[in-house]
Amino acid sequence: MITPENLHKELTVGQVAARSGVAVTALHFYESKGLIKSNRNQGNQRRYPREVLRRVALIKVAQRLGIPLAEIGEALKSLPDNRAPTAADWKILSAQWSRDLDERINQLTLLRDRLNGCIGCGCLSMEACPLRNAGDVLGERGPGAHWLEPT
Amino acid sequence: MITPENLHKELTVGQVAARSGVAVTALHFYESKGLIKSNRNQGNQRRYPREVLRRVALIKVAQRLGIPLAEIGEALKSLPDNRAPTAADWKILSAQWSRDLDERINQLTLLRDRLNGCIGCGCLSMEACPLRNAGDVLGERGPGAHWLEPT
DNA sequence: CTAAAACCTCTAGTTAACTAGAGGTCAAGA
DNA sequence: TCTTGACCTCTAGTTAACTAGAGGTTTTAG
Repeated sequence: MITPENLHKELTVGQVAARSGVAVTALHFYESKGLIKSNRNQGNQRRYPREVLRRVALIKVAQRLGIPLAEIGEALKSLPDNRAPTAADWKILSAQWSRDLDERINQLTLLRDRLNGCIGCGCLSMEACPLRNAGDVLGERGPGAHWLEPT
Repeated sequence: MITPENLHKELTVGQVAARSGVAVTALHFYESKGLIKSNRNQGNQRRYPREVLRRVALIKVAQRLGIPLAEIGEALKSLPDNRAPTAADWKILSAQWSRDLDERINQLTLLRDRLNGCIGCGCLSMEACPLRNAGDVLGERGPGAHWLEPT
């Protein structure tokens, strides 16, 4: 329950974990990566301003989009510290990520079309096969990481 | 150069590596995962039938499609041993993979549309935001905390 | 005041798909 | 025959995004 008293209180890790649905250890981890930060109390325990909740929400959404944490961290750096992302911030970030998504969709579509063109050909020849020799790099990364690597 | 003499000769790892563009260590690795197999000569060195080249080609293409090695291994098991994949085999596998690709493209497209719908909203609310609460599963593998649970 | 719950740091393990290197063996050309 | 290069096995390291647990401290409820 939010009352005038606790409205401005800071949150413990456990509370942030419960409210954001992220594990405590994951919050430690995000902190170690610089995605969020905390103040410490007398006994060295983390205390978070409530803005952290929106930050974590942003992180989780970006992850759904398949953005790696490192990039999310970069994006978050563009926001001033000690402030939760606002609607305006979100607009900028989401527009960027939407473009990334478009790009990935295009790559996959291209690849699928090429594959369909190759069904039945069975050549897989090093010199001739468009599937083997396409020059483009497929940077496909989605939730559930893969390690596709350009040879 | 292929002559009647060496047409039937087996290949060494180094030769397979050179011709397939895959590192020797990667071939060892594929073998350890059961994706390819080798005969051994007197001195315990690997000797490959030339069919292995087509198998490796198949593996590389599947990887471009974003299929994990484990699944590629499953697919390869459907081919008889000691035989390179034929055009007919390829047709079956590629049709399957094409469907997988379609599915992934659909998921990404859905997500992008939802994101575009959310640009400017900035809510990211646990209860209301479609981006946060979308019921679909986007390869959410790994026992990660998610936010399905309530506060 | 005390016991339990929550917190702290740090190390190590997980999956995927490999690579790098150590330490030793084998094969081929001069 | 010798030397060089290719090969062998095995262990450990890499990235990403965490989780699990050990061993110890702090906070909180009764």
